[in-house]
Amino acid sequence: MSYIRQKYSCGKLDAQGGFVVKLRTMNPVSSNPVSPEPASAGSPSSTSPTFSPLYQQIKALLTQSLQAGEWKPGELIPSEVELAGRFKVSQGTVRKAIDELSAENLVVRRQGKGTFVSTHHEERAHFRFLKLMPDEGVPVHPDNRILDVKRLRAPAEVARLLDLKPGDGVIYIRRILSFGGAPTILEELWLPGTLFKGLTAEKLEEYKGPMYGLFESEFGTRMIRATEKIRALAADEATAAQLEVAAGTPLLCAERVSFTYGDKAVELRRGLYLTASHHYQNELS
Amino acid sequence: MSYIRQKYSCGKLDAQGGFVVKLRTMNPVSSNPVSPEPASAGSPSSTSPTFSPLYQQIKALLTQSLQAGEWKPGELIPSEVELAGRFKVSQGTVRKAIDELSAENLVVRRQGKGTFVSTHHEERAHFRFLKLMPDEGVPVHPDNRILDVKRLRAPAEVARLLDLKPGDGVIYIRRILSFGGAPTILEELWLPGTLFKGLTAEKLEEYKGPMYGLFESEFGTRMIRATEKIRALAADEATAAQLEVAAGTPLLCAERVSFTYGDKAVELRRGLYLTASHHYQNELS
DNA sequence: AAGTGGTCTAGACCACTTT
DNA sequence: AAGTGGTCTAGACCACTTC
Repeated sequence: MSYIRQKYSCGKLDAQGGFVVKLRTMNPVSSNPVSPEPASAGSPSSTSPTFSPLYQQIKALLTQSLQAGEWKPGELIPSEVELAGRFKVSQGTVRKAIDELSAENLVVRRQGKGTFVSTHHEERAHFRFLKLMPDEGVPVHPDNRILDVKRLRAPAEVARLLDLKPGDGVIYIRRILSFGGAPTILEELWLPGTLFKGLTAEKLEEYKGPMYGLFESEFGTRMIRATEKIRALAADEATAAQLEVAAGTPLLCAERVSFTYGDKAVELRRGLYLTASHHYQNELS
Repeated sequence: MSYIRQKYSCGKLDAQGGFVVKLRTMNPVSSNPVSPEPASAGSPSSTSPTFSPLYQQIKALLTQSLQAGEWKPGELIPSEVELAGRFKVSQGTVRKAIDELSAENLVVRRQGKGTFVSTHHEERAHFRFLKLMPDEGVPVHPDNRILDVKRLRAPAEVARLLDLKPGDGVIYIRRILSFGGAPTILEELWLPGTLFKGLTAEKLEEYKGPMYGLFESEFGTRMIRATEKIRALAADEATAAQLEVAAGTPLLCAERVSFTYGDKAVELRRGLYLTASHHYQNELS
């Protein structure tokens, strides 16, 4: 709970409720004029905790604040100078921490204005998780038709991927996404019931914009990362009818697990994509 | 050809064949005690060239050296201190330039040893462009069987994607990749003939390791980035026979365009993936 | 011991935005 | 004019690798 600053080169500000533990990866001391205690300040549970550079510790603290909702999506976070003062480190160290958060899309820097918490309510964010692009023309937002919203007990496979116990309550959603009137994506979602209590078909239908925006604003759960496994399979009768194609038509099947802060899985999504005039666009770099 | 250093805050080292142009994005001067000429030192062709921060200019110079083969894949590049001296800038500026090159996988830093040019002859690089993963077990290297190597005139579509003229010579390769004896990928490649002169079926067959390693070592062309468009389609008779499945089996179709330094397209690849026990793995972040 | 990249600091100035 | 992030510098020390 209480972080202690342990400088290693000169001993200013050692006591007096600092926020950051300054520790070296190895060699607790050796040429350290300060620090009476070797490496076991604060709360020494194990003698081999994972040390890390100062800026990583700052980054972890900032991430905790983001996770706790201290600064909400879209809001301005304190300036680098203020954070440097708060954590009693140099601005350069805060800067490096924020650089990494920015690289991970957790925050967005705007020169002259400040640093903002990322949000799914931004044009630029909309296509970060929607990789299906039209073969011709510019990307457009799909129309959304909800087919189903149910509460059910998590099947074993769903529970495993969402890190739940089999039988835990989940919310199941099924919907169709259309581009220019052409049904193109049939999607199923499974969400942990405890996090998304109160999610109804009405809310999903009346909400305009990306579903992740709704999750973020109404349920305080922000998706920040996802993994997808993609396969090809043949449309069964029911799917074919929904997508208005012949049974047996080859479809892309994308199974996505989305994560929020702390690498916690909070969504399982299975999309069936019709790739007649669209394709899944990916960058390898 | 001749870079000129133009400091903007204090006038040391202005003349004397420096390597770097220091320019500001706007406002050529205003509070600049030096620089008699406003903003037209060196070779003023257009009055609105693209200015950029110092570290971006350093990065561009380093990239040119990489592209020119001054440091070859796997080799050690000069230390940060030496580069700083060479370019007459601080180590921190060189560091920031190399940071970006490292983030783009053009170089790899190794603490205590130095910075090395990236190469496809590394275990870690092998799976950067091979996204097809087994559903169970650990990734393994596929076996490679060459079906075809031909010289032909670039069809219009191939020429367009490779930025060639229709009818230019290209090398066409067709091969099968197998995992544990099971044919899984049927792949076609088109390569610009001028770059890959002398590429034969024998060389492809006797070479062990990733094809991009061969391209890099034997032909001096290093792939650094690619884009893929993925679709689902049904196997035709010929493909089905090669992959030992029934005609009509749904397959993933990945069309890849690979780029080398300077965003120059140097490979078109079309892979048909059998996704019965493998999947295309992707990270969204 | 020497050399390399990695971290941290302090201070200067620039570019952009808002007051 | 004031405040923010962006760039650049100089110097210190740390961690890792090699000699």
